[in-house]
Amino acid sequence: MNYYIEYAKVWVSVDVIIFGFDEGKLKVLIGRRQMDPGRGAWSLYGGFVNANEGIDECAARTLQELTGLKNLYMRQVGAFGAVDRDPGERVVSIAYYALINVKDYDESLRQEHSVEWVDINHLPQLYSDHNAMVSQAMRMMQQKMKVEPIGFRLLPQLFTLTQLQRLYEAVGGQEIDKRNFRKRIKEMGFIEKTNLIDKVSSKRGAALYRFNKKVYNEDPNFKL
Amino acid sequence: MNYYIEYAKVWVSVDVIIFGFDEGKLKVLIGRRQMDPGRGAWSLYGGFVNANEGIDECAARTLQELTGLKNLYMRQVGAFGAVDRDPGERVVSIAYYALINVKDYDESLRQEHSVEWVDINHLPQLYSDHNAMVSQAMRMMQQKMKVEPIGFRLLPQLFTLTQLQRLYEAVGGQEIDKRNFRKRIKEMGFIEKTNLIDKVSSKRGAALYRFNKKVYNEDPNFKL
DNA sequence: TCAAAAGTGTTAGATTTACACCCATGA
DNA sequence: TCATGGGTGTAAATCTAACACTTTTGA
Repeated sequence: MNYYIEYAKVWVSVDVIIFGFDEGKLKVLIGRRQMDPGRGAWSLYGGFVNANEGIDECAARTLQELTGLKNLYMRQVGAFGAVDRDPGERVVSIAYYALINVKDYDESLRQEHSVEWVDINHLPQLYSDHNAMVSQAMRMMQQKMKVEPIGFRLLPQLFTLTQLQRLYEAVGGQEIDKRNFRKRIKEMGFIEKTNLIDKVSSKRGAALYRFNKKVYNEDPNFKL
Repeated sequence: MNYYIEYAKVWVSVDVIIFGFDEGKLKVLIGRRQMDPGRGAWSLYGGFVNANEGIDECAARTLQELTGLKNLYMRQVGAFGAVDRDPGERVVSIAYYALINVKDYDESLRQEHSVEWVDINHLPQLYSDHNAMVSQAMRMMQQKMKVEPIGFRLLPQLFTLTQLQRLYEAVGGQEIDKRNFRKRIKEMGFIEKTNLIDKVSSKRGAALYRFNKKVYNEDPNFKL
């Protein structure tokens, strides 16, 4: 061992951008930083990489610590490593984004960590380079969503087509024609109509749909 | 200071995937690893991040060390951090890809570092997770090339349309119709015909073109 | 003279976009 | 009864993909 002894070591941390969809808006989970330096500043949730865990595991652990949820959709955004990015020490941080259904997030757990859902279009200034992380995560997620059906991770298992449309509008940042949207959904066989009706969002009631992963895997022809 | 003293530090390195285009093929610069562990294995070129440099600077430095060239097109691929990815020690590595014009690379410098251009479709097994880095870099570069005119970084300043087409074919992995290709090129105002003729690649001679960055910046309507 | 690469338009088909009205229901 | 969101099809415009022959010139 001692192969690389002549080189410097640095701290490596993970920061997670957790996306949620609520009230027709795309939101991010942020909180007040609980440690020095920067205590009290708005910040992403994060943690340091342990010597005995991979960075993906670290991100999954961090995510679970915060949300109590496992097997979330999670992707790496990239490494952020400007020398002076952290005001305290030299830290290279690796950003990940994750998608959760807001309703799956236990309220008491949320309060315990004192994090909040904030509209991505109205984020305050965040600690260190966290705003840049969010922007980059957002771009990556937008791209991904055009080419893979990951949007369902932000919705309950059952959802109406209007909910789904609002989600895609919020992520894409532009309105979508209702008829064209529904036409495309029909072409994709894996968004299945159930015979359940949602009576919450409208008087008339709207059909509830679900994402059928199995059908998708057999014929992954996604296109929005 | 001493804010994060309770957490573990790790080594952070950078590995560069250097793309070149030669003989109608997309190639990557690889060499035999010169240090333990893994001495002698095929490997990407890389280096450790110093305490006083950012990761992007480290990548640029590493790139310049190897090629003698500055201001290359370079993008981060992502962080690779499985616990056991390096057989010697815990090292988190950040991969970058770069594009160079093979002709700009000084031959003696190449030999000095004993690196070679190898067809991306015929790469040997590389050290650690370097094959995965190359695959991911390739995918990213392919995506980028659809949406930004970065291909020129792989060609000499003056090039023929056939060269350009071959490049896009090599990167995209499929043949392109010659007439459709040239039609699209004409629509993009920033690929300018010069009145120079290349007599090397054909008897008849082919017009040489150049990329006009200024025109592109004024009207970045790229689409291939 | 012939092999090899350069250069050039048109058309059918596929995809995308725009657009407006009726329906069911709870308040 | 009326305001609210649910649900449905068509036509024009745009974009994409397929396709073949003439030119030039060095060997």
